[in-house]
Amino acid sequence: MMRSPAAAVAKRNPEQTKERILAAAIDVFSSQGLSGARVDAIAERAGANKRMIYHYFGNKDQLFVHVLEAVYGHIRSHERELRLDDLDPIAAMRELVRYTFDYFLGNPHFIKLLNTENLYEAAHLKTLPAIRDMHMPLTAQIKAILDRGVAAGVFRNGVDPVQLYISIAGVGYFYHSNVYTLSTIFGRPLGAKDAIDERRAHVIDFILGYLRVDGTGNG
Amino acid sequence: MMRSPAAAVAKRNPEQTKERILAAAIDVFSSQGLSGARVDAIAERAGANKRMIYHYFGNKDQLFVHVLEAVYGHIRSHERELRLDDLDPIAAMRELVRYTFDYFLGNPHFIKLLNTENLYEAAHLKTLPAIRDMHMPLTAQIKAILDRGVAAGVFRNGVDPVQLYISIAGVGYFYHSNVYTLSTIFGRPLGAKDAIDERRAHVIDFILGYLRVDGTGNG
DNA sequence: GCTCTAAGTAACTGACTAGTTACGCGTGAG
DNA sequence: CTCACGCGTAACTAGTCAGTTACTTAGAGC
Repeated sequence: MMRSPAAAVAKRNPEQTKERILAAAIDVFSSQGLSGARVDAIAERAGANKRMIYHYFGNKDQLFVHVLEAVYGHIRSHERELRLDDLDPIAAMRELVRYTFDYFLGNPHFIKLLNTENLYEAAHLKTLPAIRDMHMPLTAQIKAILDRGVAAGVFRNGVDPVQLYISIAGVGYFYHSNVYTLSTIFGRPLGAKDAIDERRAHVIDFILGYLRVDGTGNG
Repeated sequence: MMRSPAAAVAKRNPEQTKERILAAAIDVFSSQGLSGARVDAIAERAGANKRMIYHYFGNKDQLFVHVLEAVYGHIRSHERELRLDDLDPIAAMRELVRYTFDYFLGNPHFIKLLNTENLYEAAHLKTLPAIRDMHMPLTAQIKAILDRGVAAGVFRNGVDPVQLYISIAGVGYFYHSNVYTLSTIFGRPLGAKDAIDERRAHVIDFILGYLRVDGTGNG
């Protein structure tokens, strides 16, 4: 029997099919949650057959695990490319805070996937043994900036890098994560460009204002 | 036909049935999300018949709207009972930050429900016209503390109450919301009492350290 | 050019799910 | 007392879902 024209166009390409499924899964899981996501919807968006999802990823939950691994890998690898060692401590910290804020802004799916995973109490993430190693450079990176700042006499002493990172991420994450409910309860369009620019400035001011020994956010 | 003994025990009580359904809905929606929640599960947990959910609340989504209204009402009404006017500005701010942190700690369902609602971009919350009025006292409360602090010369000038609230909430919310993924990626039990106490102190130090003109969190 | 393995497809299935139907019964107003 | 209305129940339905089966086809290795 003749192959249909449509089938003739789509050549075999296992790697690309896997990639397309993963990208579609990021889209659908982040917009619908884990329970709300439909495997059929992921297959359709990927332009792949549903059977291929089970072939490459096992089941819906394992596909979600692969999604988490991919998105964590993305943010952490971009973070490592910042080359903060080339900047003075204050500029380095400002850049880290800005990057973190803008990463959340530019990658809303990351926030939604993390919120979904926390709904399930990190059950999927816990099955990824490499995830912890992936985050050790981040802690080291922050510790290095803090140490340099303390040595230069510009940062306060005794700040825990992990606590600080949670605060840096928190002031940005919460804004982006809850922009819909916050805009509604306060009656302000917090998703508008002006509001986001204002928030970015506030967040940088906030972190630097806390860290600097003279208490200002100016550098 | 004779009524069963079990049915005889359960007397009619519309108010209590509504309450039980709402409480069960908070439990199930917060642990399973909106898509993951099963109407049958809510009915069973409420000890009510599924038909009663449709009788009192219309459908699953409208039930979720009632849940949001109930939980927002709870946090905001408790906030108003803090009587922060009786405290000096620094003590008042410290108490507001502590309350906010401990409210999230003691009400994990609140965080999970808000995350779920943000997944749906506040579609349900937007149908509650009273929600904005419910939050005006909060903004006013924070503004009053800030104004008193500036007048007393202990707080920096020009801080936007809404931006500040988002930061106060953010540094606590993110910690509690993402405690599962953060504990996993950093390999620390952030849900343990010691870690929570440390975080609470850090958060208070952080907000006060930013606000105070001398840059310390000490009062 | 043949064969074997893996990529890919379509139709299917059993379990589940939101919402409905039809009816029984408790209670308070008159 | 009584009866209408609203509380409450069980069984049902139409549709949906994750995962499977049975199959075809592409292409690498010989």
